[in-house]
Order: sequence, then structure tokens, then C-alpha cells
Amino acid sequence: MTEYSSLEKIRLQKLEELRAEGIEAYPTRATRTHMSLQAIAEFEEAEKVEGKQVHAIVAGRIRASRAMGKVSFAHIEDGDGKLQLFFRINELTQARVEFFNRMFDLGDFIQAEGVMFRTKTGEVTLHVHDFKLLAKSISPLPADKDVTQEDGTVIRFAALEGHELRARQRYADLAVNPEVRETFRKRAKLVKSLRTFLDDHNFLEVETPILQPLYGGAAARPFTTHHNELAQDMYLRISFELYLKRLLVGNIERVYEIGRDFRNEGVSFKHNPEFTQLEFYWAYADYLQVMELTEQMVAYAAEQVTGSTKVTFGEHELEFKPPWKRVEMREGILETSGIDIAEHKTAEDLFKAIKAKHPNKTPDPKTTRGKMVDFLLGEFLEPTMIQPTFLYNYPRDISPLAKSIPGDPLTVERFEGYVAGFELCNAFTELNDPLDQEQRFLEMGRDYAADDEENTPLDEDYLRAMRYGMPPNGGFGMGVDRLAMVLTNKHSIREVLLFPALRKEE
RNA sequence: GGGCGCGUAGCUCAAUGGCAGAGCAGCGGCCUUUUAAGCCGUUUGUUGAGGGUUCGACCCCCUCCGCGCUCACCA
Repeated sequence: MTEYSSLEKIRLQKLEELRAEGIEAYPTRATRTHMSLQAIAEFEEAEKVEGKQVHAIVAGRIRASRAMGKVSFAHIEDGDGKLQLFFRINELTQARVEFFNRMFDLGDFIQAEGVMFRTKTGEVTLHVHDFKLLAKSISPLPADKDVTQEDGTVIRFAALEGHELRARQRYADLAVNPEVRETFRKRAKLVKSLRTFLDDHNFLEVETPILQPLYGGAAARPFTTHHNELAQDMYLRISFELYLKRLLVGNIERVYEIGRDFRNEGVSFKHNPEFTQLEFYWAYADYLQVMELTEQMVAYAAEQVTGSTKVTFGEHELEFKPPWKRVEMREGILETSGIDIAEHKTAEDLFKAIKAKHPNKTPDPKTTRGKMVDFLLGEFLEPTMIQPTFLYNYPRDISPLAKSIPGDPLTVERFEGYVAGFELCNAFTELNDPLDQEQRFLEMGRDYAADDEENTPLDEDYLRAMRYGMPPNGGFGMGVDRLAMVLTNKHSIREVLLFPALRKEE
């Protein structure tokens, strides 16, 4: 049973009064001829011609109102912007102006018809000749008006604040904060620009299963569910990789998918349990070609979304114009930590070297060499990669799906793109040798067993596909939400997700 | 999961052991070009929940709930 606040009770009272007067508070249809900005633009054009009038019917949500006895002003907001309405008893009668003042509240949807004019203070305004209620708002939207502190010195803008409430009631957040609507328009532009770019480069967009009998392509815990009729457990995908690469076997040479991945892991400013991923696979290309395509694609997206390849992110000015900086993993770690990983070919050696150089910053001594390299990367190198940077040549044992560098058994042809100190994308020359792949899967299974973690299942069907023959190819994956964060200057993934994962209410 | 912090009116926030407040919103009144409208008057509280200490608790203690930051985890 809904508990109404005192303010809501007053509005419900008004609703009853309207119905008693035979006025429909939620009429079925609206008749709009002009968007707010369109009406203003047309008027400004017509002003140049003597005696020309602009007649308009507008519709929107009431965001402010000022009653002054025999005249009233209000601002409505529609999908375009804001427009001021002017009500006067001369055109409307005293009773109608009072009706407006008494029965209409902030947040109500209204339709107003009239003639455009310019007020004494110069604002282009609709002089209302007729109006009707389109939808009554029962719950007041969070206050959005400015507030004056004593002394008149401190002016605050009280809007809907607080991350939790804004995320939980995104509808109210959007209704009250236009810049939030803008963020999600930019996000839509981003996704569209990525599609356009890949389509223009002859990649085929596909949709592969979200509900999978086995999961793979990344090291993350999955969400598990159950299919009753088939009597088997199923998983929400943690990546698209193994399905998209099956398509390479099927002679589709360039393929991509944009969609949702699900990982049953921690939540943070850059992690949400479901997130949008872009992956593409490109036959006959290697990781260096993928690198070039990546910087072109992201630069294109930045330009489409923000109008420039120069993007402000917090205190940083990021330049996405190719070519991006390239840092070789061994050199980058040597430069930032003073440790040459090439000189320490076992986990034991590497651990000793780290301990000797940085006694206060050591990884778990029982972990693998690759994870220690990853530790050095996160601890020393990552924070230095603010401008878009490709970090390349990764340890083999943390890259089970990447191809080794010829002549270097410890290193694979893999790169990650970094921006503002965090990982944006991950790519490699894909492993296409089915026997090597099987070996890697088995090794990985051992590592997991050793860590006493959940075992990653071996995907026999994927190996079967590979045995038919897979062309050499380069593959790529990117967290679209993270790119959205960077391009909209938001520092939490929740700000670029309409409905981020939250704990259940009550 | 660990650490730190927050939770007070519809909204944004005060009140550090002694009568729970302000601005905005709301309600009533005045006002025919306002836009942070103005002026006069006025309503609104399970101080997240439960327990404890105390003559007295928003304040101190305990438990729980929710949220934020951070660490850990996270190819």
C-alpha cells in the first residue's frame, strides 16, 4: 500500500477536484505543432517581417511557475529545451488564470496554444490563448531551484544529489538534470559511431548467445542459471570471444558484436556486473594492425561524440589523434620499476628481484610469473599511462588465447589500450593452432585448480571448430562503458549506466 | 570480505548531552511583463530500525539495514 506524503495528498486532492469538474487529468492524445526551440527559432525569423505572427501549440513538463495575480508565467521543458509561457486574464479570463495557478503543479505536463511574442525583458515567450492538462504529477520531483544562503554570498543549486538516489530513481534524475540526459545522448552517439566505423570497414555485426551451456573467453566467475526443459545449468556469457572466433572458422572474415557481458565479480567505479562490450575479429590481421585500427576507431568515436579528438577528463586533456604512444611491456616496467622482467624467467626469480628492489611492494609469492608481471604493471606502469597508450607484449601465462611471439616462449602478441590510468581495451594476435590451444586450456585448468578457484570448463566444441582450420587473425575487446566514461568526463561507471546494479530496496 | 565515513521535513542541509531549525517546495493572502519574481502569513518530523547508558540522546555505546569512499578481488 502506497504511503502518500503531505505534498502528494494535496495533489491527489486536486486530481479529485479536476475529476469532479469533468476534466480528464490524463487525456489520451496531445496535439503539438512545435518543439520549444523550434517555436523560438520561427519567431526570431518572423520578427524581421512586419506584422508576421507565429502560432504554436507546445507541450512539455512545467519546471517553474510564477503567479502574479492577473498574469502568470511558467517555464515548460520538452525534449528540446525550455520555453516560457505567459498567461493573462485578457485572453483567458480571470477564472482560467486562477485555474492554472490553483490546479497546475511543478512537474505536470501541459499543452499550451498561443502566439509567440517577446516580453519586456526580451525573452521569447508563448502568449497563451488556450491550454490543457496532459498528465498530472502526483509526486513532486526533487527540488531543483536555486537557494540563497545568508549574506547573499553563497548561492547553491539544490538539485537531485546523492549517487544512490540518482541511480535508483534515474527517471527523476533525468527529469531534473538536463546534463544527465546529455550524457546518455552522448553514450548513444558513441555506440552508433563504433557501429558506423566497423560497418564502414566491412565488419559484419552479429549476435551470439548470451545464454550459454559453457562460458569462456575470459577469467571471471559467471552467473549461473538453469533451463528446466533441457534439465541443464546454463551461464550468462562472460565474453563473446569463443563464439565470434567460431565464425572465423565459418569463413566470415571480419565480424563484430556489441552487447552485454555478465561477470559475477566485485562492483567498483569501473566495474558493473553487466557491462557493454565490443569485440571484433579480423582475419589475416595481426595485433599491430589491430592497434592501428583501434586508434583510428577511438579517435573517430571521440570526434563524433565530443566534436574533437581532444577530450577533457578530470584534470587531464587527452589527445586521441593517432598515432598513440606505444610502450613495450618489458621496457615500460623497466623504466617505471627498475626491474627487467626478461632477466627473471621464473616466478621465483622475479619475486626475489621485486623484493630486493621494492621491499614494501611485493606480489603474492605463490602466484605465477605472469601475475607478478601484471602486478608490476598495475603498481608502477599503469598510473603513468594517462594519454592514450598501447602497452604491448604480455606474459604468455596470463594470455591463454593469444599467440606467442616467434622465438619468445614467455611472451605473446598482445596489447592493451590505456587511458587516464585504466584499461580500456585488450587485443591480440589470436591463437589459431588447435593443439596449442588445447594445451593452453589444460594449463589454465591447472592454474585454477592450484588457486583453488572455480574451474574454467574446457570447451570441446570450440576446439572442434578450430580443428577445421581458423585463419590467422587479430581480435579485440573493449569496455564500451569505460570509453563512455572517458568521453563524457564521468568518473564512475554508474554515471554512464542508466540503471546500474544496486542492492535491492528495503 | 576488511578499513573509514554518512543516514535529520518533499528537496538541499544546520543543530557535538539541555525546547529539532533554515532556505527552497507546499498552503492562504496581495500583486497585469516575471524569470532565484517580490511582500505578508502559515503547515510539515517514528532524527534509517531496534536496544542500551543517562535526570535528559540527532549527539555516547551495541546490533541490524542502506549508501558512499577505499583496500582486496577482478585477463
